Parts: sequence; C-alpha cells; structure tokens
Amino acid sequence: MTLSDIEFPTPSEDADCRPVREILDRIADKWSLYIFVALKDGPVRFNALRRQIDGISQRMLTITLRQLERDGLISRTLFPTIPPRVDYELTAVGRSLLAPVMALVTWADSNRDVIEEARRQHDQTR
Amino acid sequence: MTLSDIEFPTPSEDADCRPVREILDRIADKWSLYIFVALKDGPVRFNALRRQIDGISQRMLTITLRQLERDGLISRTLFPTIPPRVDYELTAVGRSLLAPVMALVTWADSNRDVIEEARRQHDQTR
DNA sequence: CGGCATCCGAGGGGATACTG
DNA sequence: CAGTATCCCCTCGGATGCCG
Repeated sequence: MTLSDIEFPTPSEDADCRPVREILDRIADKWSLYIFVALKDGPVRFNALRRQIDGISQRMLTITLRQLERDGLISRTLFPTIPPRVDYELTAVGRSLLAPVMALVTWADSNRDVIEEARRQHDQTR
Repeated sequence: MTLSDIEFPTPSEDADCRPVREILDRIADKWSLYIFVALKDGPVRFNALRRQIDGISQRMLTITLRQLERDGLISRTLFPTIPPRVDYELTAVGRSLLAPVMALVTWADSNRDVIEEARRQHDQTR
C-alpha cells in the first residue's frame, strides 16, 4: 500500500491558509503543548503548573497562558483571597483541541525508541 | 502509556520524559508541521517544497529537512542527473505521524473562526 | 501567591553570494 | 537544481528584582 492510497480530509488551506498557520504556530510553540497536557484533567493553579512543566520559567508560563487565554482555549479564574489564588482551566474549545494534542503526545511517547535509534544510525553513518 | 511521565515528572533528573519532549519540540518547531503536510501525498522535490511552504527560506528548509531525515521521519533520494534531482518522502514512521499531524491541522482549519472571534472579544474587553 | 518590568545573552532565521 | 557558507539582525527566553 502506497502513501497515495491513504485519503486525508483536505482542509481548504490553499485559499486562506494564513489564519490556520497562525493557529498552528500558537499550538506548536515551545510551551503550549505542555500546558495543554498539564490542564487535561481539570483546573490547575499557577505555581502547580510551573512545577509540573519542567524547565518553564515564570515569564514564559505567564506569556503562554495569556496567549492561550486570548485565543479562548483556556480560562483564568481569580479567587480574591489572601494570598490570591488563580486557577487555569481548559475551555470547551480548548478541550476539543485536547484529543489531537494527546494523539501527538501519545505518538511521541510510543515512537521515541524508534527515533532515538534512527538518530544513532544516522550519526554513525555520516 | 506512560503519560504520567509528563504530568508528574520527578523533581530530580528525569531521564524518561525528556526524549518525549525532544520529539515534541522537533515536531512543534516552526516549519516541520508544514513540511509534513506538504509531503502527505507522496515525494516532493526540493524547490517544489520551497514553493509550497509559503515564507520558508532555503536555509531553513534545508536545516529542517536534515533534522527530520536524522529522526528517520523522511527519506532523501538523490537522482544523479544533470541537473540533479532530489526527492523527499515520508518514511513509514513519518507516515504514522501523519494522522496526528493532520488531526491538528484539521482542527485548526475548522476552529479558526472561533479563535479569531475569541481574540476580538479579548482585545475589546481589555 | 501570582504576577509584571527590565536587562541581556544565545541562537533562530533571513538575505545574499557562491558551488557541484 | 539543490544545496553550502557567511553575515547579521532581532526575537525568544532566562535571570533578577519589585509589587498587590
């Protein structure tokens, strides 16, 4: 079976593909994917997110959260207690994106051995 | 699957989830996704790729193709004609990644209106 | 606790010129 | 046609410090 036998739904990308590119660039930046995974089971507080996502700085966590909030993918809830508490949560739209994202993560997890082997092979051959 | 590696990384050196992160970072860089989509129907030549992927420079196309080749996701075939011809094609592993990637692209395509509206709302409210 | 402002270095990435 | 090589800008993102 060749690749051309596989049919994929063709989104109307030729006419007006720039919005799609903007969205993909947002989804596919350095940290958004990890925030999505971290929020998949429900609301998480700011510093809890920071601990879950290894290596993210406070600055980038804030920036990325703001962008995702602007896109309507996550919601921010402030509890005016002392000390303050802020919950971040996937919106309905955000949850609909969770399936494709998790498919990607699952793929990466189950193919990491294959990829690492390919890298070794390639580095040896060159 | 071991998603818990990503959600709850051990605070110390986590040797398990980092490979997954490396793979995701590779998939989720600026150009890889678009190369994948461009190759979804079969082999494509270098300059054809360059024309299909709007805005990519020759330099970044070369670099990204090399990385994907190193990871065993695409293959490079040189025809020693004059002028030379080089075909790039998804490997079997690369094709297995196509489904998750296309799911993401399809999502972005069918949700762009929702996201643009959310952005307008957000920019107005602030 | 959950931010924002500022500084600053590394590197991503564009433009251009050259080669097999 | 399909690259490599070089230069260089400019954004990303880490570190630090301050605030409500």
